[in-house]
Amino acid sequence: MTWTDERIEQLRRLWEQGMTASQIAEELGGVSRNAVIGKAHRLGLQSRPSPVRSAETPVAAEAPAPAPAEPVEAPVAAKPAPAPVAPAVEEEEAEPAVATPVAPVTITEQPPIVTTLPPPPAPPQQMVRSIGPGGFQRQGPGDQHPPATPAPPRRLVPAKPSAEMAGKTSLLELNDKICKWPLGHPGEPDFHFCGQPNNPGFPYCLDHCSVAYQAQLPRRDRRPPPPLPFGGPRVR
DNA sequence: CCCTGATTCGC
DNA sequence: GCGAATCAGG
Repeated sequence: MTWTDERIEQLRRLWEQGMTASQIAEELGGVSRNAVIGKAHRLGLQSRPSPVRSAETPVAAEAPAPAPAEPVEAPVAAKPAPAPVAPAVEEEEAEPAVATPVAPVTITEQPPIVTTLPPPPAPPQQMVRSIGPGGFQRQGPGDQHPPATPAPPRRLVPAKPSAEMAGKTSLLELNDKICKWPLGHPGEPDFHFCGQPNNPGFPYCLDHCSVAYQAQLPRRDRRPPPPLPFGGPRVR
């Protein structure tokens, strides 16, 4: 398999989108994960957090070695430098990495009584999102469709019966026999759950199971529309 | 074990 | 230039 312009372009996009090398390799087909990584490096694509590299980050922390080829900085006689480690540590993250996780709002951090909602954690970067083989967008962390884990409610609302909740299935009424598909959004007044009899063995009713679960076809059969964003391969 | 990305090195 | 083999952390 050769690296055509199209494939290189695709590799660039997917890599910068934050897809893993394995995912990209599968997406491109005909190449291994190693091939993808090797190519990405040769292309000079920016590295992403790797488990390996974190071992040694030479950040001017170690100084005991007297560099022979260094003319400057010789004085300071008989005095072990007292921890030159202080600065230069916070640096590291200055570069907006592609896949910085956005801190989720947890209900554990509510020291005093909060009347006003804390400022929403504005997502600092573009949403990390990947594109599946069929060209669909995979579920992103911030997406609002039901399959994503609903954001925890900012505040707890008393489970008192209200006109709005009449006939609705509340969180406290959930059990193993009814559909837990959420309707509406947590924290909103009429947020409730489907409540229909569930599909045995599943947390949802038949209808919502059909939404939540989709048949996984073999990859080869899943690729009917090969995207040709630039008019296809060059013909000359 | 699985996963990840980085690096090396023969081709 | 390419990518399998290897390394090393999670």
